This record gives sequence, C-alpha cells and structure tokens, in this order.
Amino acid sequence: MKISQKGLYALQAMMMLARHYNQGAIRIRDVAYEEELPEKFLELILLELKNARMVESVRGAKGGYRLRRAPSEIQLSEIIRLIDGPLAPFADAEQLRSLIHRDAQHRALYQIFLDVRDAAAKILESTSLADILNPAAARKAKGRKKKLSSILPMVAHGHIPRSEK
Amino acid sequence: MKISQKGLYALQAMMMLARHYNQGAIRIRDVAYEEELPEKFLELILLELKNARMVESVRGAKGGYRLRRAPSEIQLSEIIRLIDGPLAPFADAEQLRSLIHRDAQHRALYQIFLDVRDAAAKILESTSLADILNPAAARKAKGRKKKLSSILPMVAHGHIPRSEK
DNA sequence: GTAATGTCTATTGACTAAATAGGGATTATG
DNA sequence: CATAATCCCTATTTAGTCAATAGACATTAC
Repeated sequence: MKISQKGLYALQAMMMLARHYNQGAIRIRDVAYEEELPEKFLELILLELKNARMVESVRGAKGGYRLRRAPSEIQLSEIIRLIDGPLAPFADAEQLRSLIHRDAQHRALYQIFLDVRDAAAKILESTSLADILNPAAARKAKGRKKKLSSILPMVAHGHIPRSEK
Repeated sequence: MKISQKGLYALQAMMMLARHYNQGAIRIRDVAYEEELPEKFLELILLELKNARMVESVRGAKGGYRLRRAPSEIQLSEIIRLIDGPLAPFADAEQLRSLIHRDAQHRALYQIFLDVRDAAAKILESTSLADILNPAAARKAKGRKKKLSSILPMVAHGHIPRSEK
C-alpha cells in the first residue's frame, strides 16, 4: 500500500474535522486554510468522503462539512482504503489468498505479502482519528495493547536517523 | 510501500536464480521462460539488479546471470527497496522521523506511518530468498521467532476470504 | 434576490509504468 | 578468425495515474 498525496490530504482533512467535531459544519475553505491544502483539490476529496458516508455536507450559505461519526469511530484504514485502495503491498488480501492457493511456485512469496498486509491492517484498523488528535490524549482504540511507540513523548534527542534509500 | 509489477518480476527472477544457485550462469531467456516473464523487460530488471551488485553476469556465448551471494544472504527488503523504493507507506523512514520532530500538528499521524513501515521492515528484512524457496524448507532467517504463518502447510480449506475493497 | 456555499464534470500537464526495439560489445566455439 | 550466442545500453511507445485547476450549476441563509 502506498499513501498518495491525495490520501495524506484526506487524512489531514479528516483530522481537522475531528478537531472541530460538534462545532457544526466547517467550510471547505477553512479546512483548506487550516491544513494548507489546495482548496479545489480538497473539494473533490471531501466529495469522495461524503459519497463514502464518512462525512456529511450542509449545502448553501453557512454550509460546510462535518464528520458523520465520532472521531473515535473512524479508523485510519477506512480513509486509506477509500482513497488509496487495499492495504496489501501487492494486489489485495483476497487475491493474495487465492494466489497462495493456486500458485505453488510463489506461494511463500505471496504469503509474505499477506503477512505485511496483515501487519499494516492491524495497526491501521486499530487506530482512530481520536487516537491521533492533539494534544497527546490517551489512546482509546479497542484492543490496542502495548505498542506504545506512537504515544511516547517526543524528547529532543541527538539521534541521527539512518537513511533508508 | 507498493510493489509494482516490475518489483514482482524482480522477486520472481531472484527466486528462480536462487533455485538454480550454483548451477552456473542462467540465461535471461531461461529465467523468462521458467517464470513466464517478458524477456526484454526482464533484461532491464536484471541489469538493475546487476548494478546493485545482487547478481553478476557472464557476457558472451554461454553467458547469463547468477546470484552474487547465497540465497540465505539476500533479503526481500533489498530487492523491493531497489525496484520500488522505501518501505514506508508515505515518504521514507528518515523523512517521517523528521516530520515527527517538526510537525506537531501531524506528529501522531506520521508516527503511525512509521509504525507501519517498521512492521513491514521487520518482516521483509528478516526474510531471505532461501526462506521462500520451494519446497517448504525450514526457515533459516536469523532472529525469526514464532510468526509461523508463512510456513504453515497449505491445507485445503473451505475458507471464503472476505473481500478487502 | 443575492451572496455564499457545496456539486459535478471536464481538462490539463507532468510524470510513471510496462513493455518493445534495435544496434553494440563481448565471448565460446569450431 | 568467423560466427553465433549472449549480455549491454539507449531510445521509444503507449497507456495510465497523479495533482491540480476551471467553471458552470444547485442549494440555502438572510
């Protein structure tokens, strides 16, 4: 799975709407301004999120967008699947399972792809918008145990990240 | 990270060369035939793998390609990074770490991306070509404990995989 | 009625992915 | 040394995708 620029914009927009949850409808322009996103492009993205019933719109003057569910009930996986497709690094989970059955020669390879997908799904399906809102609120995702890396405080450290390609 | 068709071809070609390890140089044509890959396209891929020093070539008549290291010493992550870039779903690990430092607003989101990358890296860096060769040989990857899903025997089961988008 | 908003379709330009083409360089072999 | 077999390298093609923009239309608050 690759998250495109558009996918990132969608996640940012949803985070913004989550921050302003229960403040009524938010105008496209305000989302674009606060998240520094191209307004017309964002328009298309919100339309797509609306058709997927993750947000709802209010038309006309004083119109805008709001989340259809509470931030804690919207998983990152939903948004990513909508905009960027399946979480698997190749094909999708169903096709991979089929290939694992049919293609003896490459079975083990496809199984690795599926393992990678499952690892990504485990993280993205257990993380909600509420989980990534500022300021660092306690994680509320169901079934999330250990795996604290995401909420460790950011300490200033002299760590030089090694380059990855 | 998204694995392209080209990336899959590269993995297949490397698996084929691993199967024929220590059988001398294998012709492009034979790799293409055995793995059913487009020959001219495969040629470009093998050239790239050669420049990355993962395989070596023998030129002229009786020429061909062979692995430069034993199959157990070539990780899937190497091949994927070469052909398809960083393992992270967005940007690369170094950029993500930088964003986590600089962008307080989206810190938690980027941390999730990094978690996903780390999960993929853990799998792909600990799996070698030897690990996915047929027929199901015991895994030899260093540091690989538990996580047996990839080597469980394929039993015929009536399981209907749920669709993922 | 008018201004403010979301809705929808089309279009653009740049880039990438997948594949093909073809001549050049190198080497084994008779 | 001639020839065939093979890898080497650059260019080209075709189709598709990504990111963004444009503009007319529909709906609603006031």
